[in-house]
Amino acid sequence: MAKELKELTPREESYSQWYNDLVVKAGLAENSAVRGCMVIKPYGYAIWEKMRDALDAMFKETGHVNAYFPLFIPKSFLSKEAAHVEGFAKECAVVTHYRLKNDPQGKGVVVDPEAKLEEELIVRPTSETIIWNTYKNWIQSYRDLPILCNQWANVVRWEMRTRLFLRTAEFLWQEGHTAHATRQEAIEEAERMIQVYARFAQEWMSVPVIIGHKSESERFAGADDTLTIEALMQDGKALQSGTSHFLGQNFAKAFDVQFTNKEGQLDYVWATSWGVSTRLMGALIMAHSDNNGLVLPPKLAPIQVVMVPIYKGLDELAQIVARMEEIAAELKALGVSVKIDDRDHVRSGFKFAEYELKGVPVRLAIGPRDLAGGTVELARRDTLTKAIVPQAGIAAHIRALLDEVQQNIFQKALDYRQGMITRVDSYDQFKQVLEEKGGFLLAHWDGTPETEEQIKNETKATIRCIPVDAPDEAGSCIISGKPSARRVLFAKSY
RNA sequence: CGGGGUGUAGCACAGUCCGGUUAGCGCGCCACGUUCGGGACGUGGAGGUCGGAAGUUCGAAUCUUCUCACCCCGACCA
Repeated sequence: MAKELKELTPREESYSQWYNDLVVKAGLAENSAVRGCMVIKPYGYAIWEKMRDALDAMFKETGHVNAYFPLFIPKSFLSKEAAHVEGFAKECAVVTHYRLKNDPQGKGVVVDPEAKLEEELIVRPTSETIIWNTYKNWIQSYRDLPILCNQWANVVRWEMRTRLFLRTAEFLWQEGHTAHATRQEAIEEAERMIQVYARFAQEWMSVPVIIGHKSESERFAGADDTLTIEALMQDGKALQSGTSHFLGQNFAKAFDVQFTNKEGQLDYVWATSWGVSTRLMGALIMAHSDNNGLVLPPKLAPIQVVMVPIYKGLDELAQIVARMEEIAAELKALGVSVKIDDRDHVRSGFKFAEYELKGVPVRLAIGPRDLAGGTVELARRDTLTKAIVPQAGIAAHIRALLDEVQQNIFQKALDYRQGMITRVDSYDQFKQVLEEKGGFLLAHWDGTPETEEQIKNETKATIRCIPVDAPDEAGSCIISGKPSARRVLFAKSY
């Protein structure tokens, strides 16, 4: 069968191939003709739209508004903040010309050398610079603050190696950029938004995350502090799933954005930026999928319930579909999205496998026996269990079941994640656990970039974050033996 | 950007070493029929500049040179 997914346990070496296979076969995305860029297919995009809508509503609740800034950034803007240019310069796509012409040799078209731009334009890898150049004109007084803008956009980072959803040359994301009158207010904003991300990951994606601060060397280029949510995938590797940065006054100083405060004095504006991307799709896929395919949490499933008729002959099909439409109407009235698959050219068993591959949370099958007995066969994607239930009251039953599935998927991911957090107290133990088990390691660290670097070089594990809820615990660094006030979170990561 | 590998139908591949009819298999696709409570089967059919360019040869998917693209492993990163 062409649709058949390769059998694989998640920890095998070829997990990445299994993941790729799944993304393609479930109809989410595929590689495009353009190097490192992907095509997001309708089913994948439908999931992304659900994520986007849910996040957007959360941003609005927290007082944010949407705006849009240019795709192109003059090269000179990017060089204004030293750390920022250092971080992004190596992976920028650059526009150098604005016109093509017919090849004088007659071979298609060539870049017209006459049309060279005086100043090259960078395709945004992130929008801090263009936005702060704009904010400069918006801000004069403390009365103009805060500015709480978000934009939904695409960005380009010319990565050496790409993987569907996890790292593509072009990706979709949202980026919030806020300006504040005080340091404290900006810090609170950055913390508020990482909490929004954590809530979204857990309540919508059913993906448990650990919130924490990045170490200095993992921090966003140009930030004073980076907050992150870290999720754990089923192969034991971590995925940075969203970040929220306290930018201090770095961009305000680079773009000379000053305002008059209540006391009548000039001061630089305090800033944050925060973003999540289509990488969340990767997190969603890798956190829950099994050998039958995707497992989607009901809140993000484009189709929450699929109905498959089981029949002989078109008369019977029509009869069953008529009954299904009645049930579908009841479900839709409760806000449940339903698809009736009445295709006659594929058999029911094929449909079952197909919707499992696509991760549809609940499946109803109705055949002649059910029609006679007033029952349906109800199957859950998360547990792969089936039950015969009465048609009476089915809509309310399913509505409640969807919430249960949502919760169950989260609980399963949480149990796995909790089992994959290991406290280690020596470097030998660190290496052993990393090798044999993977997952998150909680260990003492002396706080120096040198130690972090050594661990990274020797084991490929990095500090994912210093968890915000890490309890104070006196200990000694697993490398240097120097004192440490709390454990930090290590893992191999994507 | 280093080290490996692969380009042949929508997909996955055989054929290439050792040149020789009209380039082949499976899946998918189209038509008809039989089926239908977990990925059906039969019969017939359509679909190819063998990644591209140049060369060697009576003759190139196959040999030579150049080139492009993609995949995997590193370094880099949401």
